[in-house]
Amino acid sequence: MPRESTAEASADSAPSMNDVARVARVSLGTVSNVLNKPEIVAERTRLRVQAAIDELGFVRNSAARSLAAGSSRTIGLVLTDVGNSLFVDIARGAESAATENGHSLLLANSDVNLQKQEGYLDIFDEARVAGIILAPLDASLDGVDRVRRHGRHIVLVNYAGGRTDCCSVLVDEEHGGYLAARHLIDLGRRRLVFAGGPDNLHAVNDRRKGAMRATSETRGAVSLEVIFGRSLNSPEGRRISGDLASRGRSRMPDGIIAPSDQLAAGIIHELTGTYGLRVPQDIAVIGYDNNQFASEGAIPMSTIGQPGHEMGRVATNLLLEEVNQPGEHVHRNLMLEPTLFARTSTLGR
Amino acid sequence: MPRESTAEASADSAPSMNDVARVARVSLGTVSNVLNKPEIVAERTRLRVQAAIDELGFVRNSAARSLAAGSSRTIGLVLTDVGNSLFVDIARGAESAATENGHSLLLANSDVNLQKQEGYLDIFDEARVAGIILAPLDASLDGVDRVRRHGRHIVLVNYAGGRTDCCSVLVDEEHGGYLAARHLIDLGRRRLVFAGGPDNLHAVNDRRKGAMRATSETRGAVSLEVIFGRSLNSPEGRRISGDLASRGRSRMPDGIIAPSDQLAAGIIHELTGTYGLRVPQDIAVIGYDNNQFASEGAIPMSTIGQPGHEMGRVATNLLLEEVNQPGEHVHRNLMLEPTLFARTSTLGR
DNA sequence: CTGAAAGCGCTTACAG
DNA sequence: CTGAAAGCGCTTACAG
Repeated sequence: MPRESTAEASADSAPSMNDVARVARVSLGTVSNVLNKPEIVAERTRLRVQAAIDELGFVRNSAARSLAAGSSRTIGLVLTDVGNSLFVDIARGAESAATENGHSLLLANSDVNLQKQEGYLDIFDEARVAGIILAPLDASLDGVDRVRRHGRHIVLVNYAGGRTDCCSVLVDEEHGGYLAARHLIDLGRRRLVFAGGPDNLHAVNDRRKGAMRATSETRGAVSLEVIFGRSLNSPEGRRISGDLASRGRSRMPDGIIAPSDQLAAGIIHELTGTYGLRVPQDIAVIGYDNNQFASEGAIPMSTIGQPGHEMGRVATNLLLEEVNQPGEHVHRNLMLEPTLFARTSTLGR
Repeated sequence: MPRESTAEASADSAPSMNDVARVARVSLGTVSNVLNKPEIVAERTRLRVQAAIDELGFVRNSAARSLAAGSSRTIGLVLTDVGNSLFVDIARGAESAATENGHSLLLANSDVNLQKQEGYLDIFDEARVAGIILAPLDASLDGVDRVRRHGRHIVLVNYAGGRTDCCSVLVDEEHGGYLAARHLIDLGRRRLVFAGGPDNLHAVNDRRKGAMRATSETRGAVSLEVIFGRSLNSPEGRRISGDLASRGRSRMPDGIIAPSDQLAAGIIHELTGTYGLRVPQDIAVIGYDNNQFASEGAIPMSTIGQPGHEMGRVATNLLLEEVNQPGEHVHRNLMLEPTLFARTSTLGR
């Protein structure tokens, strides 16, 4: 019974570069060169090695590669909330930029939980990823310092807590609030409400400030009432509608700025459904975020959209720039502009 | 000028376990034991090592760990579409189960692109992750065989192309379609339409079959017309509404089953907005997926919800079972049940 | 319970 | 252009 040991013998575990080298009758280093610097290898040897790779079904062990090379080709993106389309857009943008530059993007969802955010930062740090993009909670940025101390490059997106000591890509929230209020004012609305929003979220605060600026530009022609709230979701919007409706028509606003689409949806829903008011004839409502559902309801919603895809692309490019030129790199803090999407909930038909 | 070399000297790169061992005055192996089997180390040494770890800000290099140990503590989840809340729910469920078992979950978004799906499978394969969960496209499953040949464990979720040679967690789509039609029939609707959906998606086909079964149970009392379409999005829904409305009232259905919430939203939007019909008084509409926006529109939408969170949890548990007991593992194919969410778009107020 | 040593599968100078 | 060798930072028997 012949028991010739073939190269394919170790079939139960993945074949290694050593197996490939043996089959192709070259040295280990040459196999590595075929993989990493093919232009340096002679045509004939390259083809022989490639054939062996295909024959064995070899896949490179990226853990070993990272260890030997000192870093990986993976970018880690830690997101606040994969359920939110802004972050999904950011992820898509980051992925396309990463792919174009020969990197791959892995996602982690912190799910609006600081502990998870820190945990995933550590995981990417431990994995010695090429770099990290963080869409952080509106909270502690301790993790940023921690991973940077280990030499990890990181760029912040959507929120940076005022930091300028690392790259960041933000959106001008104040301008978004301004656009929303300005839009209602331009449509002739005179009694505005900025509805809801906890006062501990920087984005909401900035949007409110923008709305106030637009209002004060009218020199008293337009009033802006601010109603604080606990959250940005739809039930909160219903509650606010109830409060407003109970006032009686004369004291009701004719325009509402909501700092989230969900909030706006709850407001519209309750205003039209329960209280029989017409949107926008009686009250115009504008949301924020340009979520998928904003354009698909029975009353397509006006809203402020953020350039998520571009945020992701820009953040990735900044990161790769920093990774590739650690010496001459200067941190940059970019600010992108939001856009008004005017639809039925303010324009009418 | 004294140049005593301290342990902290190598500050520019991350400290290694060797550095920790030196500072704690123990051997490398002991540091490893403190990290991996703390119960085996004497209290005093453990504390000394822990102190050194804290002092140096040491983080384990998971690439080296994976290489030496032969596998990582990471589970890779490849998703069809992070923009779809079903997959987001699956990710959340998988994450909680993974965390409970001392693993971490990394996501990759294939974005309904087979090439990306295959690419990410390879990346997780190359990284020698503990296991992979794949929510595959309704297409080739070649990648599954490829990564399994390398010894990688993989479980399929949401779609399995009929495979029973690996673990899978599916939802009974046929039953979902049945529930939707049954609901409309129970409400007294007699002329149903199954609206839209390409006929090359297994899920849509199964839902249609379920709706047909519910209809035939009425022995002719209820009719079901099937309208095929190209996609499942909102514009397609508007188009379908236009077609239906152009028929004249007598030939219009009194109930519509849409195989996606987006499609249903488009239908409702156009029916009520453009054609002045009432939902559900004139036509009841039920969607599918229980997306976030389904409950938040002006007309909260009835729909069929899938247990995404549980799908993710179950898939993760199956995977870890397979990873931990490779010998006695028997592949299981689980089928979970969808649920009816009855709201205004069928019930009325 | 602790330490010395081999080895995981690659990359990277360095000689040839 | 190719090959032999060191080394990346861990884990894991194994002896003590």
